[in-house]
Amino acid sequence: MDNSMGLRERKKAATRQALHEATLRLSLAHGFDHVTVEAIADAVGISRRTFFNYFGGKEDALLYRDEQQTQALVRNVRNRPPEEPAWTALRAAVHDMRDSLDNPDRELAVRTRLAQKHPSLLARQLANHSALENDLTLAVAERAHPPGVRPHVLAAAFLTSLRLAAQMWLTEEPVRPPVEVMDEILDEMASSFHA
Amino acid sequence: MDNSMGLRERKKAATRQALHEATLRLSLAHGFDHVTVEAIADAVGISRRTFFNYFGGKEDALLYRDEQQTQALVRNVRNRPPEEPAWTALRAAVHDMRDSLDNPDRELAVRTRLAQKHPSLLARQLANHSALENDLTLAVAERAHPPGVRPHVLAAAFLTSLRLAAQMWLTEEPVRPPVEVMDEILDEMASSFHA
DNA sequence: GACGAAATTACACATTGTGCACTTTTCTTG
DNA sequence: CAAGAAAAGTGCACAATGTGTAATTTCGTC
Repeated sequence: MDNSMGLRERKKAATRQALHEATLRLSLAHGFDHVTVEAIADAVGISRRTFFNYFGGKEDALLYRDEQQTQALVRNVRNRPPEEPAWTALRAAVHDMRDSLDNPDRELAVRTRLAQKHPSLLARQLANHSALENDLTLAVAERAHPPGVRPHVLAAAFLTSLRLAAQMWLTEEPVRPPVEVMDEILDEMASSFHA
Repeated sequence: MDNSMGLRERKKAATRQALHEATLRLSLAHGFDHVTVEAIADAVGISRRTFFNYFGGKEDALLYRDEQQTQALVRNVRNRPPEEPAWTALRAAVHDMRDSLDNPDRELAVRTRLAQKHPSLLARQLANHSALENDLTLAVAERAHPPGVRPHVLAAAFLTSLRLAAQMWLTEEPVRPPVEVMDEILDEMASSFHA
């Protein structure tokens, strides 16, 4: 039952996940800024120093899933049929994530809310998105042959739309499926500039 | 000769400006991460503690002018004639900044380059932009009567375009006027979604 | 089971950011 | 102008962050 990777890597992955969840749980209980790295490390049973071997700080630990999901998004884009136009592929990649997105959308809400309240979290989240924008730009550029600024613009506009959709989604009442809000924002993004 | 505000406020403004310039200068000389808050405070002749009364950290001090310029941009948008469509007003607001933008564009280059290299700077810069996006959204919403997501999308897409333009501008050879690059990106943003 | 690599840990250290009490400077008012 | 109020600057203490380094433990492999 040697599943896909060595025992070592699986333990590391488990620890990372545990750290992420502990960070989330403690932040909900006591507020993000009152949670120390030491407290998180204690909750998982590792040393403070080791925590920093896994994450660059509390923020990264909290946004771990965010990071995972955005990386999955890039993979999905790369897996779209090459003949698809870029913008279509991007939108389709979102729908390809729907199954994995519906379940933990409580987490999405919690994360987004925390990021709104705590500037350091917002900052780190946006920095992560920026790193991802580069990957996404590459994925788009590979698909659309003509070089230039187009891939940059598409990737940036797309990620901006997703960020905006998440933000709108959690202020809405009643709640809609996240994908639905994203579609609305993406439609708006493609048509808002000529009024 | 009591110029526009009390002596107190003018001294504060001068100190803030001096801190900003010292931060920029020291960062260019020794690299951003090797500059301590203490060194900046010493260079200006104030105590470390007082530095934190002016800025929340090195990052804020370095990005001070960025903050100023983006706030000026929002003011410019508010000053555009109300009958102008939102997207037109946004683009015009950029051109209204041209005079104040041409001169210190060396600083713009330096800041942008530093932000690319140092994640903590990028993070804080994006967080600032996010705060500004809210103001910009309001300014747009005041102008365009129909409520909804449109103002959010316009403001976000616009700021994203500016960020992208700055990024493209400093990688280009030969260098063009910044406003020209911004126009190109903004054109692209308004037309890239239907190919 | 033993060896070598990788992970964990303890320790030390420079730095950050903030609360608090105290001093100095500046503004205002009589 | 003098005196007191208000605001800005300072020194000190303290909790917390990150990081280098060297020991120590754990794990994969032979």
